[in-house]
Amino acid sequence: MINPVPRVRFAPSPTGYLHVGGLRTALYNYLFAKNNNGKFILRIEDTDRNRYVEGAVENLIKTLKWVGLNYDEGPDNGGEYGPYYQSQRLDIYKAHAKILLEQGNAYRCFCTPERLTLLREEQQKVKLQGKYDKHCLHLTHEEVEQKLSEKILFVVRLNVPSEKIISFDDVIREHVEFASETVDDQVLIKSDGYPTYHLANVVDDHLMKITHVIRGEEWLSSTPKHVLLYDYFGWVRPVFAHLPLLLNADKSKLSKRQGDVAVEDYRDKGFLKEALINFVALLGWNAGDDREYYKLNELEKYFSLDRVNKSGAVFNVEKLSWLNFEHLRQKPVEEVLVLLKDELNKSKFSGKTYKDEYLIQVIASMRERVSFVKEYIEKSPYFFEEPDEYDPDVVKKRWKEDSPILLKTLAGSFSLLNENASKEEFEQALHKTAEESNSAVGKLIHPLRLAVSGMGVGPGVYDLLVILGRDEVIRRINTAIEKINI
RNA sequence: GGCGCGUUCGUCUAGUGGCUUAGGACGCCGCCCUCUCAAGGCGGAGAUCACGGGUUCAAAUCCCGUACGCGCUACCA
Repeated sequence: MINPVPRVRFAPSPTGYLHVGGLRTALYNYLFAKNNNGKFILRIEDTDRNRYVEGAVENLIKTLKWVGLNYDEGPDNGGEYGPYYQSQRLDIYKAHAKILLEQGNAYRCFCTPERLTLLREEQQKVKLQGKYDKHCLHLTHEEVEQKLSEKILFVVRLNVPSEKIISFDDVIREHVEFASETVDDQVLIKSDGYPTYHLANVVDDHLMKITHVIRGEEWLSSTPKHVLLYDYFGWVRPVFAHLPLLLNADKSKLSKRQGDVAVEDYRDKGFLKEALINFVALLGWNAGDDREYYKLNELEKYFSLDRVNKSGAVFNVEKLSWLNFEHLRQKPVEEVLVLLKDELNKSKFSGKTYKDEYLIQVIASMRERVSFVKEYIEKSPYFFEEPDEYDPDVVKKRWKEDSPILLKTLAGSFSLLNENASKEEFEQALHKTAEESNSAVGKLIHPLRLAVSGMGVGPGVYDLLVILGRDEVIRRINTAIEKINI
């Protein structure tokens, strides 16, 4: 086999949502495939019946599609190495377990859960490593047949040799070694006939011609078991790459208890898929330069496994937010427009309609002031309804005794402008009013902003005027004069 | 407890023996710009490169030890 097409896989167990750590693993697999003209496969590791969650797979696929990590083969789009659900491959695992059984590289274990618990407790008491004692390995052929005919439940265990060094190479960790004494006789087939991850993953990876196993570091400790299986079957081992973990602020493995871990949570909070991808890509990888802003297609170009870090990375939402800001700023207006309309439909303004042309102006004026689409509404509600209150602090600071009369004059001079007066025309009118009333422009600008928006912050005041339009501006000025009392 | 992996500013990281008085980014602080807020520009605080030994003319970079952290230790993945 010379230069086979690289084939990698993302193999999540369907727990109900896509974990951000899973997203990172999926992304690195995807990027590796793209970068090497390889194939990216999605395989569902649903061999634990106790953990079955209704709709989990559908949700997982939906989320993966949302972020744009399209796979070449998978449960819903087929491929020549299916099925891609492990629960549909039970016969394959059984057949392979049988081979191991015949070789003597696996054996049936009839021990009861009670005995195993007892064993573990005893080992713990003497501070010994918790490990199966190979009790059932020494059963005679007759004893096994006897128990089989009695229909006693059994599992199939991996027969780990003694006094061997099990070693393998890892792209990220380099050479790793384990003494076989420290490796447990792992259960390969459970008593319900389902395989464990260890067997299923090795069999499938081989059958699906996976060339590179890129997965989280939590699997490093069980890799010797997998390596043993490859060797027992006489199969070529894939290249292993164990990714550093994503961490909570306290450096423990990223978990639900300490904040959001589901990609869906971040999506619902308004994070863009572009930002999420960019952020997660940088958690454990960089191109060796100072670049931090990437689009997915650029990551595809630059990503390489050998630039992946060894140590875990804390998931820092503040930096994610900054990237969200950056990506939102780069997004074409038409796309932001669609997102903004969605957001409006979810807001209290859902009953109202706004012209695209109007919303585009709003977007342009607020671009540099928002990190999230919903902030267009939160930070500048005055574009969607007239202010119903005026920020008291700003009133205190900017609304002077002469403000009503000045604004009245200003409204008068605005009324002489065109209905679609330009920024310059508004500016000229304001300056002229200031001059004629012998007042500084600031004495007009600040109360004007307050009157028109109810706030003290926002886009340039003339932008505000143009977007709202002459008539609306005049109306708001009059309302403010009535409502603001000092 | 055992085994494995890791350890550079608060966080993400650059660094692969001399270019390093350890660089960038987020966040924080200040100044400039300015009608406000942002954006932008400039600057600042912030890392005795976990610690201790070696190797070397020279170490964040190589080796050994220690400490600490994390992961695994299920008929879960």
